[in-house]
Amino acid sequence: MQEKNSYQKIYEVVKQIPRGTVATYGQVAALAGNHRWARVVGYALHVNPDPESIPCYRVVNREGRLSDAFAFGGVNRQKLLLEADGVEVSDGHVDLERYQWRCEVF
DNA sequence: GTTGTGACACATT
DNA sequence: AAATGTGCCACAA
Repeated sequence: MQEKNSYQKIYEVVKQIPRGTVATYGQVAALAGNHRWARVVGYALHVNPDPESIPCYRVVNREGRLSDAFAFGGVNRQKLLLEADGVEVSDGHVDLERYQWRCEVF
């Protein structure tokens, strides 16, 4: 199964994001294997086949902020989800320096 | 098979 | 500093 779909890799990375942490699209893309997948990552989350396993709300752009198109439940929803994870959210943006996911592989 | 678009990132203007 | 352009990859029409 799991065909070699590019998305599968992205989902794997996103699902591995620890609680109370957020990762950027470029970050996920780089961990997925290619930094240029930043756009593909957004698309992958857009389809979001498993919102229960894929905490897309933990994925933010390089600004630490969510995109305007992010509305799988509303930006407000995203704030609640992140706060539930222990991430402090301010007007839809978080402090990457404080919550950006730090993988050991770095 | 080509064109256009997209939940991005980076460089340049 | 902000806005624009470019690059990259994948998918839909």
